[in-house]
Amino acid sequence: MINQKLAEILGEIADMLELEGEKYSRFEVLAYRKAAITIGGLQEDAGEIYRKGGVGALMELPGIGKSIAGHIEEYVKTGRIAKYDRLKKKYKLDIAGLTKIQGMGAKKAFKLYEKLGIRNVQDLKKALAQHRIRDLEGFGEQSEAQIQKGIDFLEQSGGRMLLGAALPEAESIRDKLLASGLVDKAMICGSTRRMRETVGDLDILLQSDRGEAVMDYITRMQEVESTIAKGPTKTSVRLAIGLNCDFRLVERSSFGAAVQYFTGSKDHNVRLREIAIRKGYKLNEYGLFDRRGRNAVAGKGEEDIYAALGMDCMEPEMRECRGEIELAQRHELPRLVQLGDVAGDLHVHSRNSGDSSNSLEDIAAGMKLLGRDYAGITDHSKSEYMNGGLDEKGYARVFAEIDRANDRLDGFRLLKSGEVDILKDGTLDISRKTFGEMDYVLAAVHSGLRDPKEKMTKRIVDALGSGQVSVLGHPTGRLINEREPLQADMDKVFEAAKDNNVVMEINAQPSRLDLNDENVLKARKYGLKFAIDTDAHRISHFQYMRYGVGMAKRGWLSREDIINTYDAKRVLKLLGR
DNA sequence: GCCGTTTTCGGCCCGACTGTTTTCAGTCG
Repeated sequence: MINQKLAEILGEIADMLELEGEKYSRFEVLAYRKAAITIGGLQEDAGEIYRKGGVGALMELPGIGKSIAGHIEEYVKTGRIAKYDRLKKKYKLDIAGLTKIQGMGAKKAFKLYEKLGIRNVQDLKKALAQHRIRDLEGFGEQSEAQIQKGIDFLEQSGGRMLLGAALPEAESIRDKLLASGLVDKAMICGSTRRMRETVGDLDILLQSDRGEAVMDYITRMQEVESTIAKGPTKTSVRLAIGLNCDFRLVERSSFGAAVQYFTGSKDHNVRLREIAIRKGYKLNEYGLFDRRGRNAVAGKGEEDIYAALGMDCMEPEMRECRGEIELAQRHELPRLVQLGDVAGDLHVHSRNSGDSSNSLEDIAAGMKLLGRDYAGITDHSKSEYMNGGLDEKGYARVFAEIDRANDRLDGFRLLKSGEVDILKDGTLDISRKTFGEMDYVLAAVHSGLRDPKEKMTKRIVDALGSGQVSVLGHPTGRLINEREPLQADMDKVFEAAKDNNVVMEINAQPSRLDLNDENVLKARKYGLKFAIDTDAHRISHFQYMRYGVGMAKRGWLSREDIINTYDAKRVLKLLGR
């Protein structure tokens, strides 16, 4: 996949063109940035698109014209782009690295380069230590401190936090604001509302008649570590948990427009504004206006905005500019699965393996509280000896316990299963006998995660072809911000799953979220079914279901695509038992 | 550099806040 690298290069070209000043129009810079976003967000490899359809196919992509398509062709053929090399020779600085620092754009970076010879973050850190920046024209003591903060932030957090950490924090802040009596409305927007797997910062919209008091209240909140900016309509703070949070105060009449605007994504909004212009409107965070900037056409609710632009309103999780606008224009939006549709959970650990301490009774009680009707008990198989994996006897003991528990339980059913290792040779880590005793098998790779792509692909495809696997657990094995996904040809995996009626898991653990949205979109094209599982090791983990549902929605899945929205009887029938 | 249901030329998304400036450029989302 060359997309990320290409996107980075195109972005860097944009940065360097910006330094060329008068010689290049700012719109050329914009064009390169747009192209970078398009390439970076592509599902298919840009090199593959070129090989299949040539420059013409590349030019079909939004924001890619003759010139940039030519650059891509050049890159695929030679691994270089002459224009990039030429610029890079002229501007010998790591502009991509420097502009990752908050508050540092291309121009500031270049100024530091020109005046102080700063080429990269290392140089910048040295210059900061020697206080050489504060004396530059256009900089001062405060900018020096701000740059230092930006570097610190980048180094400690990598910039983005897990949704599973960010969303609860956002909800707690929102609820405090509502409870303060100072605000009429408080709404979490941004990538948090879109349920992205990681969050760069929080966006919270507020409606209030007491703006000044609200902003004061915010900057004094316990969660707030420091204030970055404070104005009558916008306040930015640094939270103690290591995230920035933007608060916006919005008029009643434009609340809907603001919610739409700040939910994004950015690409989605750019598309919407273009459509608005074509229809003779102007769209901003205050509403939809006619050409002269008068007469709000819509703005109270975000549905009004979409309706006025001739389309249906899609759920936030879809707003990533991946074709949802076109679907909405044709009134063909799918009805996405909802948390309330979930009837059971097919991946739950009991105290019989792993670091779980939950008894079957506790699991059943916890699930019932959330309105679920069944849970698949999936304790580890024996090769997970570190996690107390079960052998033939162990599973027999657990299944007998499940039978006894089911006799006692009313209106809830425990299913017999196991999280069975896919061994290095592609076979499963259970005996024929144990397999016969299970209601279904959830199989997963836990070892040899670094197997080369070909070997890993064959290993998984062989396992799926064994006829024993019902669900493929956390298919890519990734841990967000910690561990790369295993190398496997996902197209081949999805094909094998289709051929063998294997269900794909969407593991809802916040650090996994595996499959991710892109893979879900891909798997969906193969017509596969999915199971959203919490992989719970604690009763509290049952709450993770919402993150899995978020990922499913980001992958455009509807209720019928998710088998654990079915009742237990139908699930078991579908899983082949 | 890209793009076309006003256009193959002449537009291109837009507003808030900061810091350092005394009227605004730079950055961000």
